[in-house]
Amino acid sequence: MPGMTIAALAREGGVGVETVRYYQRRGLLETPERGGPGLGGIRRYGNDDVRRLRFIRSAQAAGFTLEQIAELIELDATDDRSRARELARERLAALDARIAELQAARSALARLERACGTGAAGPCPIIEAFEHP
Amino acid sequence: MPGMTIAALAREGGVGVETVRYYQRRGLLETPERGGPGLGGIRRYGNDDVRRLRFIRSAQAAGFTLEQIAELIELDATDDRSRARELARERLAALDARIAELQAARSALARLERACGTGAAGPCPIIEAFEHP
DNA sequence: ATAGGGTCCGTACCATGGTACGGAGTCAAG
DNA sequence: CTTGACTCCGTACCATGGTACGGACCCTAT
Repeated sequence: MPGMTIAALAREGGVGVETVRYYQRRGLLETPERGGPGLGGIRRYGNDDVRRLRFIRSAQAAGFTLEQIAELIELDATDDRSRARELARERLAALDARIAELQAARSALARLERACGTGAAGPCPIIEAFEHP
Repeated sequence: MPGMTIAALAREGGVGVETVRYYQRRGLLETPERGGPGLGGIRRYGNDDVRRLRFIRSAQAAGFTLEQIAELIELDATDDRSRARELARERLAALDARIAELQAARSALARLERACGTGAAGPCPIIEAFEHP
């Protein structure tokens, strides 16, 4: 299906057209040649572009910055295994730390919700709820 | 110990002096009166300021924006239980979603690390590792 | 062949959460 | 009573990740 417009690509990736263009500017997505008669037609996108766009979103969800994602995409092409592992391990450690942090925050929030949940009009001390993690 | 300087407060909170000032500007921390002779002395901070600063950092770790944190601090003073619960519940749901997302990302990364970990010089397909979560 | 909707591109603007700068004032120690 | 470190304050700047705008061009359907 090498014939999607940029709008279709964006839709597939769950982002806006402007975001796709932004990723192109950042070197995260390729900018295909224009097609069509007279030259000066419209750029067309295919499945690889969709895969790449989705990858960007996943990697972003994993906490990689766009700059790091650009590097990952490079690596994907060049097969530098050790660098890839290194990045993966770093992120894995950061991710574990972050997950732990979010879980601590989760329990503080749960405590808060419980404290402010009893019908009475007591204090419901928001700041305190975060105090003894 | 109502006599910390802004630098001491910042140190206690694990942030920089400029960050403390920024929080003051945003209304997250109070700006105490100047003390000292002649008026025009130095502002002094106490334990409540430290607690508040630490709360800001914790709430931030929980994913609240500074604007929301400002609201939480208001609420802490006014005892609006239902609004507090509402915010807590919203954030709790967002947090659970985010934790799940990070855990999915974690498993993709672990997969990637494994794939690129075997000594051989095969493909080590970074993009693919995120493909089937 | 003309209208509409989409594309292309450069450039500008935005929100968030800070960080830096520079000049004037303050304070404690020597 | 001066030196050096710190404070105060306004204003400017920064990085990240977009989002918006506007004029020109293209493409399809009527």
